[in-house]
Amino acid sequence: MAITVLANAGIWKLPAGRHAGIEAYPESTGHPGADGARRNGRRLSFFRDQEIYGEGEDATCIYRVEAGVVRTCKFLRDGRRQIDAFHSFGGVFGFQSGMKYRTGAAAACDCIVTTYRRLNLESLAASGDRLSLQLFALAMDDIAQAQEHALSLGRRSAVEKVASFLLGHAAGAACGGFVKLAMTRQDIADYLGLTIETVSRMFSQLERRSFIELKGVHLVRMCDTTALRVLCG
Amino acid sequence: MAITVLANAGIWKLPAGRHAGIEAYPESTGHPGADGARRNGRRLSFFRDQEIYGEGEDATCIYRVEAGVVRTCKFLRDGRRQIDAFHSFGGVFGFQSGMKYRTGAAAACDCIVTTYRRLNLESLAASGDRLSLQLFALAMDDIAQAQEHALSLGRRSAVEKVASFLLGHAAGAACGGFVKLAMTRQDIADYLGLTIETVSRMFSQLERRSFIELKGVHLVRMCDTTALRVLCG
DNA sequence: CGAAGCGTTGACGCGGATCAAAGGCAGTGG
DNA sequence: CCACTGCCTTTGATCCGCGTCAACGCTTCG
Repeated sequence: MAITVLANAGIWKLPAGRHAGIEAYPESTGHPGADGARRNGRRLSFFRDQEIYGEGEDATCIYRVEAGVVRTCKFLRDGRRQIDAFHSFGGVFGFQSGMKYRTGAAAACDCIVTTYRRLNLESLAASGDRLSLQLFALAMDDIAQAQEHALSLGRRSAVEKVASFLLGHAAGAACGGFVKLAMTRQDIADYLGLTIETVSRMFSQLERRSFIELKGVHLVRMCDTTALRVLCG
Repeated sequence: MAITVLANAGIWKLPAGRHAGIEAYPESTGHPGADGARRNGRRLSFFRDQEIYGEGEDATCIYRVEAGVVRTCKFLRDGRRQIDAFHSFGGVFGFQSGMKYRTGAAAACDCIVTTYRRLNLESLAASGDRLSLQLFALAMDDIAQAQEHALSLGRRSAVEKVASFLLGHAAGAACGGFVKLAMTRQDIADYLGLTIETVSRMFSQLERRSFIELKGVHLVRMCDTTALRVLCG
């Protein structure tokens, strides 16, 4: 997978603090327009916890995830954090109607994203390009996700939150039935409106009940998807 | 205001159970296309708690609120309810990327909405009409709202939730500094992921602290907006 | 080896849910 | 006009799920 390649490639091992928004494929920027489908797309890579853009910054770009997982989130003044969404391969984030980003975005694990200038996209949309409908559909999928997320945040108990999170976010690269959770417990907690301790306890509980099986910290196997689905209501 | 007119007009006093989706202005439907701006818009009126569409139904229409307040919400199998959003004058709801509504919609108080057939809108968007950008902007505003909502649901305490709700949803028709809350305590509770008892207690607490003043059940005055904003973080 | 991060587990306390009862307020009928 | 009814809201008492605090285990890195 691209992400492990990324993590292993020596070229990425830059000194700490000096690797913000590196161009992944600088050579490709020499051929603007060469790839029509990408329209001024530009690849950047980020290490875990690196900020991609900050809450309140000028919203100049829209991003697509090529590898890894990105989280978008908001903060309260006292530091409490709410993760709004996780974006993985193919996911698009950075939509804004105003001039400023209303959420910040950061790498939940090492990842690669493509940037698109916002103005181009909007004029594209206005021109009636097919892409316009696709963008619209993406935005709407975001809305549907947000609605499901609100249901979890507002009305599900801790176990139910974790169960629905697993069903919704562990769809991905399986190996031996095990699925990789790219994000940390802290990220999961801040996504579900819980604490790391509670998330950890719920994982343990689900494993004790044989609904899931854990291998290490980031590999999960859903043993009883039906039971998990029942839990979610 | 249109809504009180609606509530008072004798024509609306139909026998219970027989008033689903009445056309508000049947005569106008005789002139399709007469009003270009409305593009097959059709006005319907609903009483409080009447369903506009159900979760899982075919998503045939998009709606705009002309008067009153509409809530969109999801349910868990055991009846727990999460209100996703309140839509008031000018608000548009019913966006879907798939074929089915992922949330239900109902009147939070007596209200009037205009319906638009979905296909027309989408072809409109594809044609590059100016409306397409407006719709896009509306969808994005929805996303921003959902993000703010998630922050409340996941990371704010009960008082903070109510304070931010007031700041966000009581902007509207003021009379003598008092603002009308169109929705019931139950709706507020299901929006904020609380119970009615807690919502009620928090209102009382905010009044005791002189942050707000209540007149009856549906009129609020923000005495200390600054304090409320501080509460929200 | 020690140190730093991250995750797990246990003990305890608090915020908000739950249960219960009583207080407005509008609509209805006498 | 008032009594009555039903619905919504408020308030109080109690309970419990999850947060908080603390200790410990595991993994990675120097």
